[in-house]
Amino acid sequence: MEQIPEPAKERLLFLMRILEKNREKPLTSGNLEALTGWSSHTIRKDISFLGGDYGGGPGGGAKKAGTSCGYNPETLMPAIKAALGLNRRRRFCVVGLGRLGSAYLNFQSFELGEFELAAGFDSNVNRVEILKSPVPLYPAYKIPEAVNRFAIEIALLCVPGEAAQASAEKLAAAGIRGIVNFAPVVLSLPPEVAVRNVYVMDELRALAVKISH
Amino acid sequence: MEQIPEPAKERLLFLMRILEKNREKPLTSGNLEALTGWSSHTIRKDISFLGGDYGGGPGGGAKKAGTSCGYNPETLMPAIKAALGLNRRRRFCVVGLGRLGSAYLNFQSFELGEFELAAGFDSNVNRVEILKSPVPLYPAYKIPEAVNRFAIEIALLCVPGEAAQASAEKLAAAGIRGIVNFAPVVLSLPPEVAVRNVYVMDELRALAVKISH
DNA sequence: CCATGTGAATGCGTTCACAGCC
DNA sequence: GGCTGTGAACGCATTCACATGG
Repeated sequence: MEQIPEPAKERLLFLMRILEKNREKPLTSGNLEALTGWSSHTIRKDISFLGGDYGGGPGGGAKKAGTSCGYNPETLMPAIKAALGLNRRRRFCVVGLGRLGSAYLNFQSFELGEFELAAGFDSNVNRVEILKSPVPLYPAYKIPEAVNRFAIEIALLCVPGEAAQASAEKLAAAGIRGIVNFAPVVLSLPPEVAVRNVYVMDELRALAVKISH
Repeated sequence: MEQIPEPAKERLLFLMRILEKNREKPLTSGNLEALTGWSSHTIRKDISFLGGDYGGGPGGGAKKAGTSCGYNPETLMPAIKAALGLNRRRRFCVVGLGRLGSAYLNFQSFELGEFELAAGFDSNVNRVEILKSPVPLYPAYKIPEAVNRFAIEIALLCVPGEAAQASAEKLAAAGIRGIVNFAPVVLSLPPEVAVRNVYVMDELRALAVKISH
């Protein structure tokens, strides 16, 4: 069940994004190849990892009758979620309410019910009081209490680089399970805290690598 | 020469980040294992891909004398850059000056001389006139002219999702070579334009996958 | 014909193990 | 002893090829 290759998981996350924008209309593996750049072989294999159940297609191996051609988003989407363990709704917060943090405070497309923005934090008490926000804001020293009370599992870490490690440790101590790190530093955290880094600098470099053949 | 595996390239980019923060002091592959979570085997192999030249370590295969133990950042850093084709300085711009875009307009850590922020664009002329910025700002219709005049190669695309595809096409037509896409949509562009997507939603999901075992 | 689905084969990236040098 | 460097072995992900069904 859980022997889905790691790269395949990443691709499935990307497919979810396409399926969201494209409900109703069935998508064939050929369509998806055009949209993603991955071969139709890869896509069919990835989908087959989530247990023969497939989306709702036409023929396939030896299954119940489908309606037409291609994958049915309405069927495939929940199948991916289930296989990846994305059933439960999870709460997250934004830490550091500078330009970047306040941008994500007001970010759309979080309104899908899958994740719930529960709070924002900043060490600058002024900011906390002044900023307009759709969710409650707290000074940073209330992180342990609030993370616990609201059962917040994930944090978007948007503080400046100098403060990132300290903030991350505070979050880890408060029992956070995962951090999306936007600060341009490498965090050292206990292994039970999952980290995903978003390094704009690295994205620029990766592009430079690509475009220099 | 250029048969460095794609995953290895990504790891080397990450190593650059560590080396930048840690000039002078040599780093052993063991140190790097602790910092990155990757095995020392993997790290040594990755570095060996950039042509036997190594950083400046102690022994090694059969090379010139080094100074002490571990990799010398001052030597290793340029070696990685050279192998990855990051020699040339490149100019980039920010498109879409909402909260997110203006955050990146004023982002630090771009000051390393490797990339140069050359301009910002927004379809809202008001914004262009009002915003304070370290670089010149232009209305969106000037993208073709400015991209050409300043020889801008890369764009950070920070416009809302609805506008992203149109803006990306405009950039592509203007001759941009690479786009970092922050909008939560999948872009369809000619293959000569490289794209890297930064989907915060996907990062949240990836973390949710990890923390649900 | 078109499509999906999946075992089997290929190929590639990681891991091992050892050689060389401090 | 420590470390790096690298060919060779391994294992896993991708690709192929074909079976199945509309």
